[in-house]
Amino acid sequence: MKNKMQEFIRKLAGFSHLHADDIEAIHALDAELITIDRGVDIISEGDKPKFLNLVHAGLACRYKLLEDGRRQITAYLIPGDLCDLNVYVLDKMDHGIMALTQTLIMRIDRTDMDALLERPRIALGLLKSTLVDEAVLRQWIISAGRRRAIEAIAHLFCEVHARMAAVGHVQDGSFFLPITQQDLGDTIGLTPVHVNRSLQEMRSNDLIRMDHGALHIPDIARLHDIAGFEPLYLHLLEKSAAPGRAADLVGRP
Amino acid sequence: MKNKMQEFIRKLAGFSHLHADDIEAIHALDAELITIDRGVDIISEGDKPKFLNLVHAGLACRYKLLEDGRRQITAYLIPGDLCDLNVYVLDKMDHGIMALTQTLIMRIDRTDMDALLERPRIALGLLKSTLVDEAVLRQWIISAGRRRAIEAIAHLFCEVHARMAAVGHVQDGSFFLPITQQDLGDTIGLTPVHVNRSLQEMRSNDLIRMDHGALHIPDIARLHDIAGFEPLYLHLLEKSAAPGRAADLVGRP
DNA sequence: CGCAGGGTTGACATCGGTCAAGGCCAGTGG
DNA sequence: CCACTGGCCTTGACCGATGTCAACCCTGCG
Repeated sequence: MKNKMQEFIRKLAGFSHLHADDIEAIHALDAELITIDRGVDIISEGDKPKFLNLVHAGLACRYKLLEDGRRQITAYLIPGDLCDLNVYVLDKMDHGIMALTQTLIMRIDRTDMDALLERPRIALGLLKSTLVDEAVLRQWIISAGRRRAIEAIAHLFCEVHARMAAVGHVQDGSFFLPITQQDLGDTIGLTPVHVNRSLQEMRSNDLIRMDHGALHIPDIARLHDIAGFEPLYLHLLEKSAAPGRAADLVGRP
Repeated sequence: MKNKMQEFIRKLAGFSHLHADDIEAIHALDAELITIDRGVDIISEGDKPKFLNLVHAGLACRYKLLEDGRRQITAYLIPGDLCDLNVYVLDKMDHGIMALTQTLIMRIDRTDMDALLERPRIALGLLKSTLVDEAVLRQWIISAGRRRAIEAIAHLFCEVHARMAAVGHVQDGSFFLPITQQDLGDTIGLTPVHVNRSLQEMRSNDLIRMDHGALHIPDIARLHDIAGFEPLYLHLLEKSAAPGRAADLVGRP
């Protein structure tokens, strides 16, 4: 498949005016595709990765374990996201990355990536995309620090909804987010049982409906309101669902 | 003063092998120096800054206000840090930046910065420095989400200690961190009164001593232990205090 | 001297955590 | 086909960390 770098290119192009030879260079990467099952590490804390891992399909997360088993998820990674750009700054991973659904990963050779980074437009694109990641991280800090349970959950759902919508993965207000309540709690800083109760309340207010990993949001504006969500920070262009696009094989129940 | 870009260059050089002409270009920036008092905005949410603001001395913070007045601080900015690289990605600020102590800011013309970003070594340095910022943000998420009050406060103190030490601002385990308990609470997601009680407990265990904005850490190893602090993620080289270096005019009570 | 901005304290409220028991499937193996 | 199992979701009773409110107290400063 020649389109294997599709998502990555789309993402960079959203930030930087890539030239034809930049795109050429990206396509020229030869990357190994591997499949990772839910719950298994793509990279573990302490690893010194020799490859760069690029999410091709599925959903993964950055996470960190404290000694006593507490876990905090610090990012969701969706197709087009690079897992370990940070090797350029830390030779050892200071956190792990795990598949939240079955995930397809492309392994890019480190030296190939080095070459890519020589290209100013690509470096700039990555810089900008990292700046957006930062904006997302800031929102997560706000959720964990100052929003209460329902606001935080709503905000996360709004974020994921927006990101999914931007790549055409939302159909009629529904998209797949097959994560457990434990996972959810670990991303926001709550207990699974409190997540459970909060979700129940949200369902009973018809803010959301959940069905086998599909999340349905009947009235996104109302959810935005509750979350105090302002999509600006995601730097996404609004894009309606692309019905022609086949759904990913992964992420389905 | 020809050394006005000192901190910025030092920081970039820590990430990327700048060439002489890169450094030349940075020195060639002509930047206006302005003073900002504690509590006043350097940039406000919603601003569309025409300049890039670089912290030259003092301490500032990124923060975000929720509608009902809750505040969350999402980063501390120390000398050498750029406030608003994010204009490259969001034309409007999605958060504010405020001085936590009297602060000296250098305003760099936006087009000058554009030119700087054409330089691959500088772009790469900024990318890497942004990656470290990300690592810090992740730790803050963990603090807000999964650490309890004392652990989180301890972790923050460890982080600031390490960053201060790296630029020679720690003397005998002491450094200036003249922020209020309100500020502290807003960075970790706690109430000022709970911060107060937690600090009292830490003081009574002789983990810290506080005196007019100076923070003294008698046994940094013990604090590391309580916080679960692993300095790796900061990507700092250990550097002992440089007694010859005059303390900044700002940050003193 | 008086004020303002922080720091402290106490009494009490609450959000969210803990523990422990069931319940509900989907997948597996007999 | 059915019983079993392992994940995950739900529930209830109770607990505890942190929040709220409201004084009061310092201390530096005009």
